[in-house]
Amino acid sequence: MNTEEKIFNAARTVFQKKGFAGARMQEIADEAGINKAMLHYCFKNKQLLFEAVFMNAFSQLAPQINAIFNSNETVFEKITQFTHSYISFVILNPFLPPFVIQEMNNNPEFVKSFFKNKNTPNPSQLIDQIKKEIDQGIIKPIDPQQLLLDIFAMTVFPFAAHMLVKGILHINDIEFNKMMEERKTIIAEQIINSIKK
Amino acid sequence: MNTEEKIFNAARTVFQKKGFAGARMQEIADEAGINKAMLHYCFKNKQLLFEAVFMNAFSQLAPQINAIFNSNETVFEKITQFTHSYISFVILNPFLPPFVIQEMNNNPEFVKSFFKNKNTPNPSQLIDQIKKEIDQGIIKPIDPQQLLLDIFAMTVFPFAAHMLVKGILHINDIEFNKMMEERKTIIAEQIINSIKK
DNA sequence: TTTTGGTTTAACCATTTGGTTAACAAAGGT
DNA sequence: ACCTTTGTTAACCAAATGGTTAAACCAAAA
Repeated sequence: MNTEEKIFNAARTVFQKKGFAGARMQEIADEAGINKAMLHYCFKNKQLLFEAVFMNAFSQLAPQINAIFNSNETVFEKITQFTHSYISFVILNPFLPPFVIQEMNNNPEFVKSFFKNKNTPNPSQLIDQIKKEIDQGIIKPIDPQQLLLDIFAMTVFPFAAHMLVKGILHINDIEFNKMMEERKTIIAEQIINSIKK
Repeated sequence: MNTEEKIFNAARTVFQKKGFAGARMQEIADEAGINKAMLHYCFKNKQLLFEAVFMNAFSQLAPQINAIFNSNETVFEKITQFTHSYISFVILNPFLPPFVIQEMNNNPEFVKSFFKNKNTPNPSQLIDQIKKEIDQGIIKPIDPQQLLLDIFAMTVFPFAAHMLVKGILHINDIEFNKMMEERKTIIAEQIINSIKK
């Protein structure tokens, strides 16, 4: 692993744990086991290092999501695939959703340019498909955007609000992970059940 | 409005916008229109000022939630009441959910002591009620905790991930708020529909 | 072997930041 | 009037923080 990779991985760890404002360049350097000056040698400054990490985090999710959204499957099948593969992925990267959500809320300007320029999840094709299946009488008449929001909410929220959920439900990490494993199949059934005619 | 209130309101504004790490004491003082030394005179230090704001934010939500969770209504009625009144409240306080979730994720130790000592949302009674209604054949057999999580997710997520949602669905603030208004009634129907026998 | 180019580091710097101090003013009680 | 308490401020301070620099290091080219 070369120095740039070491820095990047360290930065990802620290940024995801502390957020942009809470992260310290020195801490990233220590985590990477290199001199702080190397951070600036490789990534110019904190903002650019952060953006590199953020873009990477987001770009891990986007293609995976779009691949499912834009496939040739039915809506029901897409819901099943999305929930299952998203949760599987996020169980392995639990810091990703809170990180992305937090930083998007904290940097509205950055977000705007981000969604204009970058490869982001795009559900427009899936929305059209939902409308079509509603017309065909497969799905109950609902607002496709609300359905999309429901799917994201059921899938992402437990990870985004990790600590809150554990606190309110009085469960520990092990129980939490068990719940998430079950959620892989439960959610899709639940959603499909509520919209199929 | 006395000085302490001025400081508190300013602190709430700044903390909710920037988070604990991103907030600056000077900025809070400016927002309050008073000298920075007054912050320390009234609230000792940043951590305590933050905790005052956080506790207050949380304590606005908790009683409202518990009142619904622990009433004598049916589960279906509670779901309807909760989603409606929570969304109504949060439309008026849109910074609350991201703030609470973010800071809980960033301060795990603080959260632990927090949930031990303070008046927090407690769904244990509602969970028992759900089990009972499952036994009575009113509700399909499901894990009550998962149902709870679903309700929170559908309700809280759009606000917690405000910016992300707007970005992915390509909607502006006005459309977002319209969606949330509709959600007040949609969600409960959706959830009830998926669990009623 | 020497040179050269990128790589890495210790030391340093300017600014920011949370927090303190000491003086001052206003109010209240005696 | 006089003292005490409370509220308020400008000036200050030490530590932390993002960023810079100049020198050292080192492998490969000449």
